[in-house]
Amino acid sequence: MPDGGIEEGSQRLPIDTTLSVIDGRWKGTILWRLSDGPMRTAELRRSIPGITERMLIRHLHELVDAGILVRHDAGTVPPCVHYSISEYGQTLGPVLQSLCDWGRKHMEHRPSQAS
Amino acid sequence: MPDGGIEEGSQRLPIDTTLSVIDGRWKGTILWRLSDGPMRTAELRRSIPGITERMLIRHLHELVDAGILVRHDAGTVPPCVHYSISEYGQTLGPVLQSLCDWGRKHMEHRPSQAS
DNA sequence: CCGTATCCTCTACGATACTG
DNA sequence: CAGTATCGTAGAGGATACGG
Repeated sequence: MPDGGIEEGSQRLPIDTTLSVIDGRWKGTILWRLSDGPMRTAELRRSIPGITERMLIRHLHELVDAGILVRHDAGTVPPCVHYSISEYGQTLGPVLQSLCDWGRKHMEHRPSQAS
Repeated sequence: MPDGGIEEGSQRLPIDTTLSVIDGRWKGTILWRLSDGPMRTAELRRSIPGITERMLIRHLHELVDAGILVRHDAGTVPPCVHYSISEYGQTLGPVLQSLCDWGRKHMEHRPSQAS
């Protein structure tokens, strides 16, 4: 077994911890878009077809709470809010890249399940 | 942006494809347990505290449908069924390892969110 | 950002068929 | 009766969509 297991019978594996952070209908997409650089809320929404504003905001806040994203509020009127990946969130980069690489191979391997 | 993006406005990113495969309350744990080697159904259930037989079977079959696992049925009575990671499923190994590594760091970094 | 409606995931409980 | 693998169904609860 690859290293990383913990004692027998434990309740929560490290792998589940990570999944709980990036879990959510749109979190993968959000993180991917932001890996380009900071984006404004409306800009993000337009770049993710199908997402509702409600879900975008909710997921954004959850990722901020997890320490992955940072919210920059210019405090101006009209409001100008940017979200960017935090320094800590950068450590997720290799994980996301790994997920993406496998996903592309999977789409080629089983086009029917590209979902 | 790290490579792997597809055209603007696309519906499904590679990263979401991967997440859709390993998504599910217990799939991470199941894959992790099986990375040790083949296991019987009841053996798996005992190794995952809290899972119900129903969910185990359901997730197991979903992973088989995705091509990640293989089901070996001895065809005997009483039934003896083993599940193992398919050759194709092995390609997920590095991804799972990456998820696990980050999860361990995250649990140290933010114990309150170890979930 | 909220209230409401809907959908879907997971859980709980039970049932099946057969053997030791 | 206990154990093995699987399925059916119903219900609670959470996730998501829609409209204001």
